[in-house]
Order: sequence, then C-alpha cells, then structure tokens
Amino acid sequence: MLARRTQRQILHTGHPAHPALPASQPHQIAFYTANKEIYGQGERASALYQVEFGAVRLYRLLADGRRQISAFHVAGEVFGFEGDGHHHFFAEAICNCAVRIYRQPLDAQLACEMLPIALKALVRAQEHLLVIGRQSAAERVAAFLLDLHERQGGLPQVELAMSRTDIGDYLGLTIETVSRVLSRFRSQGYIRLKGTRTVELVRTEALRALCM
Amino acid sequence: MLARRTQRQILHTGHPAHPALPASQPHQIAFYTANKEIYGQGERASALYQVEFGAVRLYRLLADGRRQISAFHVAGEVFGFEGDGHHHFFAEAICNCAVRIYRQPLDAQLACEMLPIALKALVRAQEHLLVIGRQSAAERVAAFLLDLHERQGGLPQVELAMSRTDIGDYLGLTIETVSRVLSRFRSQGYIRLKGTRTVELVRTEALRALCM
DNA sequence: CGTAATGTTGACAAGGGTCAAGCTTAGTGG
DNA sequence: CCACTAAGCTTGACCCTTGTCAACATTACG
Repeated sequence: MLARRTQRQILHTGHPAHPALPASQPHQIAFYTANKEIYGQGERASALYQVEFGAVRLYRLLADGRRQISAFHVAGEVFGFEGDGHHHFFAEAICNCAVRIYRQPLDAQLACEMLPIALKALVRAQEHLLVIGRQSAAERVAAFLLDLHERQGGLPQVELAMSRTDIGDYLGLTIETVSRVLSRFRSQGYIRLKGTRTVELVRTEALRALCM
Repeated sequence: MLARRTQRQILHTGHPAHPALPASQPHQIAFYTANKEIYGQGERASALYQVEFGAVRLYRLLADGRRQISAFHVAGEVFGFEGDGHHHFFAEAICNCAVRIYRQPLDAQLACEMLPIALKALVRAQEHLLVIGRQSAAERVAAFLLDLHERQGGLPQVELAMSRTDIGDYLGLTIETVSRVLSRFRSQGYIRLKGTRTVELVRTEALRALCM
C-alpha cells in the first residue's frame, strides 16, 4: 500500500506514539515513500520534524556527486533545526516512513526544548568526526553496528533500514569496503548475516574492543 | 611574560572586547599558556567559555592516543555547552590565550542565546564531516586554508595558530601528508609560505575550485 | 650558540578505492 | 506459481593515495 504512494500524504492527529515536543501546537503527519525528499539544501527551514516510524537520512553533496550522510534518524528522533532559517542539508526518507511536522514560531519555550536536542546532535556529530577521521574501516563498521544495536534497545538482532550505499556514505567508505568488512566479521564469527539487512551480533564484546 | 605563567590566572572585568552574551552575569577572564587544559572529558560542565584572544582546540581521544580535533575556536567564539552536564571533549589552549567564563544557571533567556550558537556549531561539525569523510588530502587542506582565510576577514595572509600536528588531527591526516600538500600547493603557486605559520593565499580561486 | 621541538622530504608499505565479474534478492509480469 | 529482470550485494584483482619509518632541515628558545 504505502509503496504505491508517490506523493506524500498529510493528515492531522493529536496522539504521538513517541514523546512529542511538549510545547507543540497542532501539527501534521506526513508520509513519504523510500527515497522521497523531505526537504532540500537551501530550502527555507520552517519546521521541526519528528520521525514517527521508518528512518530518515540527512546528507550533503559535493559538486561531483560525492555524498556524506551526517546522520540517520529513527522513530522518536527530532531533526530539521538549522538555525539561520535555511536548511544546510538534504533530508530523505530511507524507507516508507511517517514524520510529524511542527510548525511554530521560535519562542523561549521552544528554544528551551530544542537546546538539549541540538546539543545532543552536536555531540553525536563530533563523535562521528572521531570515527570518520581516525578509525579504520573495520572500526567504523563495528562502531556503526554497535550504535544501531544500542538504539534498537540492545537486542542481538540489528535491523538495517539502509542500503550498503547509505552505510558507506555515512562511514566515509565505499560499498565494497563495507561489504568486505561485514564478510570478514562473519567469517570471524563476530556477526551472523540473516539476509542483507539483518545482522545478528554474536560477539558484541569483540566488536566493542575493536572501536575503543 | 605570558609564556612564563604555568597556572591560569583569573581576573574580573566588565568590558568584553567582543560581543558578549547579553544575558551575562558578572564573569571572569582566565589566562592559559600554550597546551594548558581548559576542561577535560568527563568533567562537570558548569560554564560557557568565550575566547577573548588566542585560540582553543576541542578534541577527543581514542584509547590508543589517536586524536580528532573537532573544532578550533578563535577570538569572539563561544564553546563549552555540552548539554547533559558533562563535557564530552577536551578543551585546550593552542597558544597563550584568554577565555571569558560565564557561570550561570541555564534559564530561558540563556537558552535563547545559546540555541543559535549551538546550531551554528552543529552545521559546522556536519560540514566538517563531509570534508573528512569524502574529500582527498589536498581538498581537505584547501578547505581548511579557505576557512581560516574567511574567519580572518579575507586577508591574503593567513596566520596559523596551530601546529602541523593540530592541522593533521583536525583534518584526519598525518603531519607528513599535511606538509606534503602544503609543499605541493607552494610549488604549484597556489600559496606562499612565509615561515611555517604564515600562509599567503596567492590563487584563492584555484584552492576554491579544489574543494567544491 | 646549542639544543629540543617542529617541520620537510624520501622510500616503502598497506589500507582502502576502482573496476569488473558474478551472485542474491525482491519485484514484475506472464 | 514461476521465470525474468533489475537493483543491490559480494568477491577478486589491481592500483593509488595516504600512512609509516627514517633522515635531515629549520625554527624557537634558553
């Protein structure tokens, strides 16, 4: 059903499934199919977005098409605050997903709510700089798997919403390198691959030791 | 004189040389000599810092000593907001420098002032991810020189406050690679080196073309 | 002026990128 | 329900950029 939608759909609701921004006014939910743009670089930033279900990627492009994904966002997470009134990044749906949109003036109360979210995003971005700037391919992939692992509640089964291309563009690697590292982790018994998008972490401590 | 100080010095003043945080209470200025720690990872975060003169580096370390500098801050810039009450990074003086320290409770007014600063830092960090994740050594160094160039008001002479080691740790490169790229830029006529810490940008447009 | 820290350059090695071929999976239509 | 196709993924061979190690040069400082 969702896969057939080519336009985004808007509907109104007052019952968020995840903790909503407390200061929130009436808001909308928008649905997007895989790879649909949520907003584009340079567009006027006029709202905050909270993922209801599915997953979203934020990225930037170089002139020749090289892409860096700066963050993935999953259910409950907020994105789209970008300061000076214009988006500096692209936001796209990774898979079919729903996004709650908050349009409201930036007042003191909203600033108080946004600040901790923005600071958390800042810490995440700066930690990611360490991963990309100073860690090897294996360390990056291990850190990525462990990050998803934690965000999915610590279950051994980790579901990858994103393609190898997305993972590569997030970690500053090529898809071939990502694939090779995953294959090596499997042959080392660190993980089991159940289909290309499901990873079972078998030796979590070994992965953790890798990226200390 | 300053170089002789081994402890930081505190003094009080009410006349900032740069735009201060408007909501500021009485505050202090602290002096640091080169390589002195301003705060450490894990320390309780209880203040905001504004560079009065000199330059500061923020960084993180891996267990084996690999270092990633996430940002340099120069006169007028604010740093040290880190959300959940603890610093996630180290802050150190690059050279002799003075830092204005604001200690005050986080209220709505302060949140309103901090939000745009935090968002700007976030955008900078995410842009830096693109540089480190997807650009070659030459592109990274070019982007770095142009960034300093702009922050120093567009003068052709760019003063490097930091060592090659710092530049390497900021760009995710080794000092040897940084040095080689600078030498190549010089032999290509893109820059002139007047001592190791002064770079004159001769063909700015060539550098700009490099990192598009 | 001498010493230590910092920076440069060269030779070599290795990690990861590129290109290409083949394999899997999911989606489509007969 | 199966076969076909296209997209996504894996694997191999090769190469290039950058890292490593080492020697030397330069600068800063006592």
